[in-house]
Amino acid sequence: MLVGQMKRRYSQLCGVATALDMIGDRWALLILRDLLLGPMRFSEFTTSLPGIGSNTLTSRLKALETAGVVQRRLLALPEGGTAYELTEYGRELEPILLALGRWGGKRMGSGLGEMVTNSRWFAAALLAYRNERQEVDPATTWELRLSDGPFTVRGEGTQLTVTAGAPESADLIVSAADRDMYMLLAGQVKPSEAIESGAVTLSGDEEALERLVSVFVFPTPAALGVQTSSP
Amino acid sequence: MLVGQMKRRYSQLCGVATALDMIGDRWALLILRDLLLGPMRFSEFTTSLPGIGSNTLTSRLKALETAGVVQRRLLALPEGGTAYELTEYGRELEPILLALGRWGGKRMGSGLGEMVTNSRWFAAALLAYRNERQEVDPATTWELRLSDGPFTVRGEGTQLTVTAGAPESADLIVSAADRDMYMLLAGQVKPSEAIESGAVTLSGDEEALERLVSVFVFPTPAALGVQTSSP
DNA sequence: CGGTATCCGCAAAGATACTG
DNA sequence: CAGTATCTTTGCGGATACCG
Repeated sequence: MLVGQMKRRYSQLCGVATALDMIGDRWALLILRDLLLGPMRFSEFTTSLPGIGSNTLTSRLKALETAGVVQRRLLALPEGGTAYELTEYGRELEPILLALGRWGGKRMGSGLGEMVTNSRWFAAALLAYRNERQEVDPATTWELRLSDGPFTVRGEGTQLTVTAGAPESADLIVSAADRDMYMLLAGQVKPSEAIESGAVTLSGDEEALERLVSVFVFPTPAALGVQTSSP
Repeated sequence: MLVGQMKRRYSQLCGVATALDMIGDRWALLILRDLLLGPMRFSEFTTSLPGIGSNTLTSRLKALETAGVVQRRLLALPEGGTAYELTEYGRELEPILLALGRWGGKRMGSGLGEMVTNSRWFAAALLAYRNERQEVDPATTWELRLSDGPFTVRGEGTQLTVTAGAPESADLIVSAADRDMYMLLAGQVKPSEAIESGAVTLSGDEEALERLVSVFVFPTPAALGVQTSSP
């Protein structure tokens, strides 16, 4: 009960095992994935991670905090409260999580069945499928209004950031359901058609849409379009 | 009982979650880590992964095979039997595992306490801390005789491979306990001193030792030398 | 050697209720 | 909103027995 019985650790003198002792428990990496786009509140996790249970969430957050991967922060006054965010060390996992997501994405279903969706995951996928060679010039801020809320995409030269929430000011606001936004950014539909059909609506410098689309390279068969189940 | 009870899947439409549904279970990534250096037999896992239990191992191997990450192979006749190896898809995890190992290595203990060690993990770490900029010229084959057996390091130009087992012929055979080999390759001891003290013994083209050492860049505070436990 | 099957005990995970 | 408390369920580890 009280006695901390050093849980179930691998206790191997190996970097991978040491990493898994920190972030290998169930739900841990999904918590970190959600934190890639910015701080999250406790209650946001409970809705963003259906099935986790508040006790498990408490336990994971504590363990991640102890490991120095996540830290608690007090939010500014309007709406106040506490939030969780990645530490510097935790942020070093970003390229690893993105690579893992690309790897898993190759076997990801199409969206049918009992799968849960979330705009935040889709927004994180934008980071994963960013075209590193494509510079953003001039520096631009986009606001993407997706199914679960607004997200900010900022590009300046070779840098690109994606964060949850709306920017103070955007060059262009793009509103669409997650799937329509995917179709647009993956080049599955022409911008002109998407706008005419009403699936996507713009507000602001419409010229900036081209730049947005050009920054991402989604895998060709299309992550959301093809069910991959080998015989 | 027989009915596939679809275990505990996340069922999220997200690449990271899909990946974790395949390789997120306990022990799975450690199995894959061990496979980085070549095929492994069932019984080798049971000794290489102390604490796993044969039933869990069976379950994991089956799941990884079903996921297309691992495949069974019949070994050639002397000693025959079956072995497990990575599929092409599984091999794509290599850079991710190596990066994860580097990340975890920053918090890895020094080797004291109840930690388990294994030459195979140390050999895998060589892949993780390879200096990509350093070419191997001329092409060279080293045999490292470590505590748990021989390993083969092959370098040709910008390519470097590390595999379990001895090569058919080596330019240089280096014998040392894991820790002494680490001290040597990490530049913690001078080759000349290591040889004079008897901690390291050579057989073959002794000139090739310099090239071997130059190919690796271990993090400066030394993964095996400093206990990192923040207050 | 290369596993499968079964039983047992524990600790993690899930569900739900409740509280500062 | 941010958790704690309680109870149940299930996966995992450990041991052992068995089998081709």
